[in-house]
Amino acid sequence: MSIYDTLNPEQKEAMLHTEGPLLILAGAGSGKTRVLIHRIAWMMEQGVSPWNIMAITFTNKAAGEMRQRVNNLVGQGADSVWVATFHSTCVRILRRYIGHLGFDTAFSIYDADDQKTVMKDVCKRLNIDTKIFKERYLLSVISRAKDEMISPLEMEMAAQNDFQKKRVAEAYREYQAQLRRNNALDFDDLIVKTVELFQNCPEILNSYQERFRYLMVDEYQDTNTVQFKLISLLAGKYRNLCVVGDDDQSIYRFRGANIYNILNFEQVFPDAKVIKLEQNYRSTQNILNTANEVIRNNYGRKEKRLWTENEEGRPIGFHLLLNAFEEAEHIIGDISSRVRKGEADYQDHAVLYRTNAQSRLFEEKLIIAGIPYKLIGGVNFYARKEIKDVLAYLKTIDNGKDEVAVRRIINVPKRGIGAATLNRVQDYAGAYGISFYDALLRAEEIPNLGRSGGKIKPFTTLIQNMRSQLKEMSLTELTKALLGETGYIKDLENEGTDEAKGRIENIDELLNKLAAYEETADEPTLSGFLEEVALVADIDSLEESSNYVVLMTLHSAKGLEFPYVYMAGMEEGIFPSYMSLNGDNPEEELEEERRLCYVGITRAKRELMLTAARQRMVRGETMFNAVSRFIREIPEEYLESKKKKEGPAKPVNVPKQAAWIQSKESFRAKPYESQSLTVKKASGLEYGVGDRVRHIKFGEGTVLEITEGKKDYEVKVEFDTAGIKRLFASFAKLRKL
DNA sequence: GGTTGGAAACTTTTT
DNA sequence: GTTTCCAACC
Repeated sequence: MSIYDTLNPEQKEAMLHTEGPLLILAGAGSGKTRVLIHRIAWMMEQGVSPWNIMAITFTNKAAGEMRQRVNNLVGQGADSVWVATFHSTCVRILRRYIGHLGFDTAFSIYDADDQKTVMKDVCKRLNIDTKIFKERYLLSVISRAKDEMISPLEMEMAAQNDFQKKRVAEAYREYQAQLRRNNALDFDDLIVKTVELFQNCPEILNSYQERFRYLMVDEYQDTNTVQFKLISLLAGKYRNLCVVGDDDQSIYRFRGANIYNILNFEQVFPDAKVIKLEQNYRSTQNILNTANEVIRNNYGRKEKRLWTENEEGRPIGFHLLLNAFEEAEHIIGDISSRVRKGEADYQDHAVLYRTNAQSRLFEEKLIIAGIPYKLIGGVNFYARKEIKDVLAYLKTIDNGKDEVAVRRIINVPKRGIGAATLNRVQDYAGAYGISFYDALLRAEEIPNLGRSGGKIKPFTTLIQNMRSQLKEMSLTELTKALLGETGYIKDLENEGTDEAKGRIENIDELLNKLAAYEETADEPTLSGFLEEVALVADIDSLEESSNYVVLMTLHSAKGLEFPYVYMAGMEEGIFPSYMSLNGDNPEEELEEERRLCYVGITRAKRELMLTAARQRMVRGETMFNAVSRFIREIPEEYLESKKKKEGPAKPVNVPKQAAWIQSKESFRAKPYESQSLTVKKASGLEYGVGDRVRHIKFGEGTVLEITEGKKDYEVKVEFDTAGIKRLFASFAKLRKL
């Protein structure tokens, strides 16, 4: 029996079709990665050199998994197969050839933060009122333009006499000029510049066409126009292009993903073979039926219907809770009882939600219950202030033209160099046509700097020293030396707060990652590390072997599977989101939300539980949302619905916050009978001045003062580690010790 | 030049 | 409700 006998007929057909264009429409859980891996193995068996095979994914995690599985299946030679993400592929190409486009090979990669910094400066230079055009808006327009390969000039032409559009085009042009000056690329540029390179230098394109004779693209439904251009260029010579995707799982349209790449693939490649994979190996029939029923409500999709030989399974659970607190409590309680009964481990559970902001309540309940969990998303590790500071130092050492990095750390830790000084340096740099950092080197020559001029010297000396030691020291040693000389760690230690301690831990973690990079990389370089760091996503940190409950957004969950899946916040205005319902074209946006729902449902292997809350705090406001339309789209036969009885819940069961909300509501309803205070006073506070109390986040402390406000008590507490805080009693959830 | 307090924005999703 | 940003003060 060969390794290929485990594939079903369609999968095998896809595996065997190695020459010419191929579109695999792979439903959720239909084993598409299996097909790709076996396809690679098959090609190698047919004598194709692994060196000529390329597989492109979107996340490092997906790339890593594929690499692993290819290694396991074929062993010998598998290392030569190119498995990488779009972005890292482009970076590798650009590091070699970007000189042809007038950039230096030590270019920096700018993340969203850096982009915003640049854009702020652009707006200042062009006198753009950021009240009218927000930086975020300008950046999103620019990003969309890059996705569609529209240059600043083209945008300007298209603007005609529209003043507003012209302004945006100007901002775009200036933004690009700034990036160029900083020798930096943003994420979109990585792809755009690679396409540009190929278009300008046919001989370079040709060398890569020869190298990558067999191309495979995973999650094809999420590609945008430039990415498609990149793939078409690479596959242009041999046309051995295999794309795998599912139009029903296209959830990144908002970010420029072009769904027509998949819908029109057969028009672009008329000789393309199309294979549908509709047998699902992941979920129960009930889960699949539910997914099918929901996605059926979308128009303009490629018709397919998932089926499975798996058992029917349990019905989908739906619980309507009183509020978000109860929702979190219910879900966490459910998980812990299942684990207690020994039916499953923590790692078998995922809680999915629409927005990152919803994660907090789950975190709190999990902490209280003492359940290990992993939060995906939110603030990226590499986006944290202290990490960005250290990286900015490293970037400055690596790429002196990166002004954003230099400016970030020139006064961190405080060196007494302020805005006025920086402006003078900037003017000087502009007048002499040199980079910002080079101007700093000549600080003594700059007029009007006064005393501040002398403060610059120690900084540049430090950077120059580090640069000269780059060859003698390992990167880890260098970074440690840097932290020592700048006193960065010492400053944090002196702060002594929990927050500062956390920052030090994060920096230690960064040092660990640096050391790990130096051990594993073939040729560790500072540029190499910075690039690896720039391209990681939070999802990459998810390890299957660790036993924890996973919390993440529905978007992050794409491509993953869990035996037990909870989808929380199934309410109109939350999911589908308020933005999609009130956007420019609600129909289309609603379809994307529905696809997102489909993605969520199909993550579940054994059981799927949906929850909603009658009332919920959103941005400090209590919202009363109707149950999501997606719930109504599920036929009742698949659903096991449990709604909490109407009417006030028993006070014992209601958390303090809820009690407060309720009292606030009744206060609003009957303004003349001020009931709210009686509710509060009746329950009172279990602690008084001088008592020892515990707070979830701040730990133990002593109550210094209690003031009675209009609606709530304000408590002043001196925490042992977190210092003095003023808290509202109903929110602080202080416990007497 | 640095600190602090209050206003304003933020919450859709990310390589 | 939380975080970020900016202006007014030190």
